[in-house]
Amino acid sequence: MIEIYLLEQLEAFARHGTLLRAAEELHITQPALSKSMKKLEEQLGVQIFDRQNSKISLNETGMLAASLARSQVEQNKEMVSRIIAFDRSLHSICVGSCSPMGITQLMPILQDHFGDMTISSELVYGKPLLSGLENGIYQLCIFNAPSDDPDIFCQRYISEQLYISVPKTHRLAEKKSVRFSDFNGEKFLLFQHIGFWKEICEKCMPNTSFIIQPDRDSFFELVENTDYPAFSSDAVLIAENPPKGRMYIPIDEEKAKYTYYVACLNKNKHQYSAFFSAIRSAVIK
Amino acid sequence: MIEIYLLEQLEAFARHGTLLRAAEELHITQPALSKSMKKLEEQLGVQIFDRQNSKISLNETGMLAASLARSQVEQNKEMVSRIIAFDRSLHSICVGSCSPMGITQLMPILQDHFGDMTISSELVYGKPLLSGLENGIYQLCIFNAPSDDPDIFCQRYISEQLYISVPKTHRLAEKKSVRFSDFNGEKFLLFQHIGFWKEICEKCMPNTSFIIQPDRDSFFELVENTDYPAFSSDAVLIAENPPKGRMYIPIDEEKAKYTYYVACLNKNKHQYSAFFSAIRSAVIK
DNA sequence: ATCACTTACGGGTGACGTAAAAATC
DNA sequence: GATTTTTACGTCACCCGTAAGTGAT
Repeated sequence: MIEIYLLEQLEAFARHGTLLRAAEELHITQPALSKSMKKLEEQLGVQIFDRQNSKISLNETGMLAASLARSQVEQNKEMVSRIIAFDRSLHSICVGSCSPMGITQLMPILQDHFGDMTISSELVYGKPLLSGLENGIYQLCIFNAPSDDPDIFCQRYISEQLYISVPKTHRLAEKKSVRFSDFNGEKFLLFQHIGFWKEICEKCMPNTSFIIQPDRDSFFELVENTDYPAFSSDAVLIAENPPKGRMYIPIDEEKAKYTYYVACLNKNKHQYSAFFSAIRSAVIK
Repeated sequence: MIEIYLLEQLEAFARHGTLLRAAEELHITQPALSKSMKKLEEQLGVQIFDRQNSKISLNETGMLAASLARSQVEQNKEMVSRIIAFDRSLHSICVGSCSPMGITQLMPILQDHFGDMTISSELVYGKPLLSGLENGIYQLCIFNAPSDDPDIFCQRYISEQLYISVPKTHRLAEKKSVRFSDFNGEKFLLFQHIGFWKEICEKCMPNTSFIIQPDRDSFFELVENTDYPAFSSDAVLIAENPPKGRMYIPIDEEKAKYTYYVACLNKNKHQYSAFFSAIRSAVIK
C-alpha cells in the first residue's frame, strides 16, 4: 500500500522532470521530495528511477508507476467530490416548477416537511423540467398538466386563473371578462419570470410587443404608474395586495386556466408520502 | 485528498461493523481507530457516521464512502502489483518451446544476450504456444514450423532427426534405418517431457503402450538396463554420451525430422536483433 | 559559479498506545 | 458486569526543513 501523498509527489515529478520544480509546486523543499521518492521506490521494492550523480529521471517502470499514480490521485479527488455531492443531495431538495405561483404556494408545505434541508427551486418548463425530474436534478416537480409517465407519481394540486389588469380608464376596464385577442397588438407589461406562461402569452398574443421586466419591484412600479395592461392571476390577487387604481379582469379562455400537479419519481414516492398527503389536505381546504 | 491508510481503516470498519473488530484486524488499538475515523470525517467535511454514545455506525453517505474507499484500496494494491509485474517483465524473458532440444541448444545464446535477466522456459506446443507468444506470456518461442502470422517474426534455426535406440540383440539392431511402423505395438520407453514429439509418437505408433518416465535419470537408467526400445535424436547423440550397448537407428520418415524456428512478435523484433543474428551465425556454423 | 541532487541532522506534527471514563446492554 | 466508544495524555515515528556536500555543466 502506497500512501496518496507519495503518489501525488511522484505524479508531480513526472510532470516537471526535476525534483526542484516538482518540489516548488508541492510547496515542499527539494531534499524532502528526494527522500520521499527514495521511500516510494523502497516501498515498491522496484527501481523506478535512473540516477547518475546529480541527475534523476524515471525509468520505464517509473513511467508506468507515474501514470498509475496519476489516475490514483485523480480517483481519490473524485471520490471526495462524490461523497460530498452525495451528502449534499441528501440534505437538499430541488423543486422544478413550470410556474412561479406553483412554487410560491408550495413553499410553506415544503418548509414544513423538509425544514432541515436546503430547499431550492427553479423555474423550468417543457422537456427540461421532465428530464430534470427523471435524472435527479429535481426531486420534485410542478407540472401544469398530469403526467402519464409510468415512472412518475403525480398529485393534483391547485389551479391558477390568469387575469389582465388595466387602468380604470382603459377601453375594456368595465368588461366582466376578456380574451387574449382583445389585447393582441397592444403594448403590454410582462414580468420576466413567469415560467410556462411566457410561452402562452407569446402564442396567444403574437402581435403584442411585451415590455419585459426582470425585476419584480420595477414591474409593480410600472403597473402602478403606467397605463399599460399587464397580467395577474387569482393566486396573486389573493396572496398580495394588488396595486389599486386598476381593474382585474379574468381571461375567459381555456389557455388562461391551468391546474398544477406536484410530481416525484415513483421510486421515491414513499419518502415523500407525508408531504403528498399534506398537499392533498391543502387542496381540499 | 484522503490518505490510503484512512480509507483502509474505513473499509475495515465497514466490513466489521464495530471499531473493536476492525481495529483487531488492522492491528491497531480501538481508540486509535476511533480517532482516525474522526479525522477522516473531518477531512471529508461531511458526516459519515451516526454516533449515539457507545454506538457508532455508517450513515448513508458513509456507506457510499466505504464502497468508494474499498475500490480505492483495491486499486492501490493492484497498482503495486502491476508495477512489480511490469518490472519483472523487464528483467525476465520467458521462452516457450515445442521441443526440449530447441530450448537446450538455445540456452547458451540466450544467456549470452540476456545474462542479466531471469531466463525461464516452458515446453508447450500447438495453440497455447502461439497464443502465449501473442499475449506476452512468452517473449520468444521455438516452433517446429515457420509461422505465417504477419505479427510474428520467424528465424530458421536447427533441425532435429529422431532416432530409435535398441539393444544390440534387437531384431532390428542391424538396420540402417527404421520406420515408426516397425515398432508399432511393441512396448516402448518414453521420456515424459518431449514437447510436440509426444503427439507424433502417439499418432505414428497408435498401438504401442509407452512406458512413460517423468524423471530424466530414471529414463536413462531404464534405457541402459532394459531391452525396451526408446527414442533418441541426433541432437542428443551429439550433445551427450548416449548409453553404450545400444544401436541408434535413424527413423527414415518425414514426421521424424523437424526444423525449428525461433520467433518473437514483430513489434519486439528490434530489441532482439542482436540475439537473432547470433542465431543465424550459429546455424551457419 | 551554478545547477541538481544527496546526505546529515534537527524539530514538530500526528499516528498510535495506554489508561480511564462514559454509556449501553 | 460486559461490551463498546470516547477522552486524556504520553511517546515515538516520520515528514519536512535547514545546512552542508558532491558531481556535472
